[in-house]
Amino acid sequence: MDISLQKSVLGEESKPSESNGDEESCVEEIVPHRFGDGKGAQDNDDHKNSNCSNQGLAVTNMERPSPESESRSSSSTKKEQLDEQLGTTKAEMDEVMEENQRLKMYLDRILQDYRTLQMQYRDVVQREAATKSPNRSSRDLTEAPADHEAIDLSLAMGSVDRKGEAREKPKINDTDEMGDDKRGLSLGLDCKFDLPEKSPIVENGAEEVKEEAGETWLPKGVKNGRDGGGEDEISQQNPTKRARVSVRVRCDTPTMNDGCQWRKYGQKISKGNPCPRAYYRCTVAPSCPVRKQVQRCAEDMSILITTYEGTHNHPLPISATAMASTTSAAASMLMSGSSTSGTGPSSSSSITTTANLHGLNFYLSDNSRTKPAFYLPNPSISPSYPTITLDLTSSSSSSTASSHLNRLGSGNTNGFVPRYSTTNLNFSSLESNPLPISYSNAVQTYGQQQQPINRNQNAASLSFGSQPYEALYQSYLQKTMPNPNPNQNSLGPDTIAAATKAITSDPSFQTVLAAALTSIIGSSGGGSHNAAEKPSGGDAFPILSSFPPASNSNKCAPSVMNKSSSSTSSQQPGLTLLSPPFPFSSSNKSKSNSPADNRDHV
DNA sequence: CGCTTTTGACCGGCGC
DNA sequence: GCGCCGGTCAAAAGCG
Repeated sequence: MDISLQKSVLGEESKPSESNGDEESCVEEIVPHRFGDGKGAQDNDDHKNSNCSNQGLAVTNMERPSPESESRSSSSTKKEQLDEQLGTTKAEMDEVMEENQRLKMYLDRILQDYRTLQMQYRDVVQREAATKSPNRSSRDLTEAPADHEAIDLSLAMGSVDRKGEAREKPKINDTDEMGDDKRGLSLGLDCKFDLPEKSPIVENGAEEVKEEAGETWLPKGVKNGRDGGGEDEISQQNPTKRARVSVRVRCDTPTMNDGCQWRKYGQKISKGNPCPRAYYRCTVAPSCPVRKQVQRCAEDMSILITTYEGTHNHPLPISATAMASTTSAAASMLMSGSSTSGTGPSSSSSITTTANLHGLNFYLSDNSRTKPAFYLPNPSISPSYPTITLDLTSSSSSSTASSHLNRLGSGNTNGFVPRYSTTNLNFSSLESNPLPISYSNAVQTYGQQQQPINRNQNAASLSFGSQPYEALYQSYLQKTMPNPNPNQNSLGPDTIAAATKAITSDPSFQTVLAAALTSIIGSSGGGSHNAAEKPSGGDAFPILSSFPPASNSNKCAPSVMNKSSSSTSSQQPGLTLLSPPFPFSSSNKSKSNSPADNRDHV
């Protein structure tokens, strides 16, 4: 989201303005694609916007008849034909130029909106920073966009240096320290946003940051059992509560390529699912605490369920940042949502939110208060953790999701009652509103009205779809004042308006939204490296199927992960967003294609 | 040879 | 207390 960095990424040659830089880059990409005949290389050499004239010259030269061979009788006729062809070609070129201009205009508009949003956002951040007291309460942290910005702009920037630093400090919710020290970290699943009322979950979220800033991550059992003494602080804090983010992807390949390097350390047949569950740990950094579990959905083997847990304590590969940010935001939202629910599955309300962003269905269903309506796409995965689900399956597979919901609505078939809330974020593309395949489509989708899709029969429905996300952002601006937001705890179970307010005022939701936006936008921007890694499941990500296949074609890569929203991206300017068909070569040389992933057997 | 995967064993939590 | 289950460990095997 950091435009200055994007600029640096874009600006191989100095542009008069950022805007121009972005535009040039994009237009440059557009034209070769449009002509699509290999002229791109030539066009790219030195004529950014002179492709049409190049084309014209080429045609003219090609069609020019040889002086010796032409007969006088036919020369006039041929000349006429040539003129005609020339005229036609010129007309075509005019059209192309027109279209390019139109695209440029669209881009301008997007850019303008983007900058406006960014400026407003920074205003809020600065205002918040100014009003931040030295002893910030957890409440403040909850609403502090600065922290969110840290997430958005500093995707998983390394915290390795802080290793061991936090471990010696008191572990109980030291939010001040987090606010100061952890900024810029944590694009994983930790939730450093504190909550209005410090719930155990939140405290654990804070604790998790400390844990991971500390030496090495220890599993709950190991931590409590084997590590023995000196860990009183941890044991006091309900250490088993750890946010998880589950991602459902329609994918025929063993694993989903999320850009990270994973090493398999175990595999188990779990109850209720004939497919074994594979356990992976992140190997980007030796001490990285992040784990993931991969398992096929029992009901639909084509659906791959990947559950992430923990926070990366190292810089992520570019291709992994989008996923990290998305999961992080989702986890934070989950944590936040859990806090507002108070005591979990005892009350009786639920909230379902849908928003259609760039054609993606952003589905938030906070069922934490609805006893039977937990969305547990993979029920065999332990419900001991608060879990959030990002459903990236397409609408074509929505029957699966629906079946889950229906099943959930009809009762828990597995006989367990989750102890923590489970939240579903559905990024599915809608049939009626597919992912933007072309730039123009994306523009058309931009700010488009959507239809709320409420797939949860038990849930009240809220739609953010009818608002452009500027409106959401405005609501966020309105509420990000220093004064506490009383709605978070006064959310009436029946009052949609109250729920709307609560959700729109939930900074974590905003974070999720931001992450989703950046991810979606970015993915549209042509992370072709990941997009192309998904040979199948194109129905789930129609946008991806328009990409040419790449070498590593045995991985699934959901669209939200295609492109990093990280400002550290050195290759994917944020404003290539909404330009899906643009060819985009990736220089990601990380071992995201590592044998570890390639040989995954779930 | 080094790294990764496999797989049985082990451990802790939880329910009965 | 016992057994089930999820999660992890670690030795052995596999692979490049």
